[in-house]
Amino acid sequence: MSETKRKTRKKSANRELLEARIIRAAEIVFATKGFSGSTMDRIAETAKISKQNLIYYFPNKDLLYKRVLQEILDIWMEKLSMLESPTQNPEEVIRRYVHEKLRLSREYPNSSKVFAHEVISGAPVLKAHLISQLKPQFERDVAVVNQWVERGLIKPVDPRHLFFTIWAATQTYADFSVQMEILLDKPQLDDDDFDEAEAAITQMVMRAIGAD
Amino acid sequence: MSETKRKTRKKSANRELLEARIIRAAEIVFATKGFSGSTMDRIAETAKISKQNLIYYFPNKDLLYKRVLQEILDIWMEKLSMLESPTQNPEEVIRRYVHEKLRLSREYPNSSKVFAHEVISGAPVLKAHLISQLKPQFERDVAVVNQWVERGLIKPVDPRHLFFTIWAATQTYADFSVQMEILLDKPQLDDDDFDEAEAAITQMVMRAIGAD
DNA sequence: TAAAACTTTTACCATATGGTAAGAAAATAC
DNA sequence: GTATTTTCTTACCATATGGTAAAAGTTTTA
Repeated sequence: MSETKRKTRKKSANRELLEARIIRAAEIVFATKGFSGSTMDRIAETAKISKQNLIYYFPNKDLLYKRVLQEILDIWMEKLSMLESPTQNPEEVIRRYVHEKLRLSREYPNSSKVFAHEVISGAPVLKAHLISQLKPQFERDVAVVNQWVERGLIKPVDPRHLFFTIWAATQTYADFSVQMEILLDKPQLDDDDFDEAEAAITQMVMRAIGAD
Repeated sequence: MSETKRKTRKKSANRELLEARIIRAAEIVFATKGFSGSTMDRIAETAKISKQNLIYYFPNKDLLYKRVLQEILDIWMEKLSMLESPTQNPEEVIRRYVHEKLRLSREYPNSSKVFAHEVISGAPVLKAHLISQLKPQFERDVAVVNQWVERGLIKPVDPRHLFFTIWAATQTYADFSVQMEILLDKPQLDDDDFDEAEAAITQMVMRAIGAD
């Protein structure tokens, strides 16, 4: 009985492992080629399985793309709900927020790129999720920052544009890494670059909210 | 004689006009669909000519894409070489820089999106141009800001990351406009939004360089 | 060990799309 | 007014690609 369970678990674990590998592969391809430019063949090759086998796991490209986007959104929504501790010191909260956002760019650059392609293209698939998931959280976070301003904890700022700027400034280190590598004369952005970026962005934001 | 010239001029002017219309159409399609997702048929339709006629003007898709990118780069390089007046007041120069960059996002959102798609995809076509055109200017501009710091005209900042942040913060209003429209509950970003964005970004940057 | 379920491969196809070839039509030159 | 050049259309095609159908192979169940 326990043996049966173990076997069943093991098999489905294998499947999950392969699905995860496929999604990772798909993410890489979608990140560099966009949705239309990505072929099932190329994704399969990247995942080191046959195209037909890929289709066995994900019967069509749209579905695979949606799964990739959903995984991305899940990660981001989870890691970026940190403004929900409004009792904390604003400076610390924002510092951590920038830090976390930048860490996502560093650790999930492909996710960031897929997301960017999607939104730039008009978010045909993600629009609904942005409305139902991102928007409510955005509004809560805006409210939190507004309260900080009202309580005089930080200098007056427009929270909406503050968030837009932080998002843009952090994501750019994933999305536009190629441009930076060229301008900084480096084959790859390394940990030092990200640390410098964090210092620069944090400093800017801190000065903006009057916490320097 | 002058009539001949006029006719000749007029004809070639027509051609240039149509080519410009095609490029504009291509830009729209490339912006929303990326390179691979854009079809010659769709571009032709957008330009209101037949696909075969489009091919008469631009014999292949790669060529058309390169032309679009070149036009974009030309506009940007021209408008963004404003740090070359180092004698001017840093505050004013940077203020104008942010203003101009944001104006480009407002006036050429499609250009910005095509550029973004390209760079996110690894800049397969633009890489050479970035090295030969953007990099030298970037290094000059970095040097200028460094001089300001050395002369004590502004607070110490890392010019490279300052530029990355300004670029990201301004371009995001073109590239991620859909996301913002959702979050701000607006069908379209309008002039007020851009003015607010400019105020917010400028304020942040001004505070960052200690000019507030 | 035989059946059942799951996984992978082989064979194939319909459609979309970038592009060629060549002729018709229109504008321009002489 | 005819020749020539330029522009546009019609007909067509080769290839790439997402996907179907079904058989073969492998693992799990009982």
